Amino acid sequence: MNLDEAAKTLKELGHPHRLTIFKRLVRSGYAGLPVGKLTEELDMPNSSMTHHIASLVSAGLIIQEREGRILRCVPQYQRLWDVIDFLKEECCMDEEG
Amino acid sequence: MNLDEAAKTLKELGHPHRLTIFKRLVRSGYAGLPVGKLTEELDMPNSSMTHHIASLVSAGLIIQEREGRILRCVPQYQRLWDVIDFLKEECCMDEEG
DNA sequence: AATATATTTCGATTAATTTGGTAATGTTTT
DNA sequence: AAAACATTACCAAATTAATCGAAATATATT
Repeated sequence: MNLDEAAKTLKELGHPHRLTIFKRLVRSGYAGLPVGKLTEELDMPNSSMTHHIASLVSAGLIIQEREGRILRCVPQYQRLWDVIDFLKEECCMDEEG
Repeated sequence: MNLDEAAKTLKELGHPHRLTIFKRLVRSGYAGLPVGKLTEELDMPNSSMTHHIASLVSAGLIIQEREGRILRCVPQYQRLWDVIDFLKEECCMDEEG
């Protein structure tokens, strides 16, 4: 993961509504949750929800899978682990070198 | 760390210039680096640098320590570990429960 | 094909952020 | 106290993001 990708990913996480959505999905596990379920649980207008979901998708943090009339949002854990690794890598490398 | 604090912290990291600054400091180790050194190394106008540094300070990601005429920026690793823990906690808790 | 349900797109408004020049402030050294 | 250095505050312009109602689209069921 390069710096711009990491910044983009962190930026999308850095909004209370989107972080709430993402955390809910992280908790949900590998199956994720339907948009409708998120809208209902998190009590958010659906057009706002859609925008935030689109942002999370654009950052690679979630994907969406259609299942009949339902669209399930599935968290992309690997993307999260990658951005965390990006933040930690090179830590203190300049110290006493 | 609560959700709003985490969102704030992630938001400030979610900008290419600020992430560059923070990563440079993370690499530098516990002593950090003077603002002047950052400005020079990262080739950024000092008023822009100041804004970004202030943002990182406001998120608790760095602190500044005066040393004569130099102000050193010191990364707050604990804040970083805390936000990482926040992102990981509750992972998959809803699965098969 | 009509209906019901689920989700997105459009569009407009409001609000916040980024940027960097210039001026001001604070600190150390002489 | 003056000079040199380091950093911040103030300001304005340009860009970008957040919000959500209303209209449109997609899918499933009958």
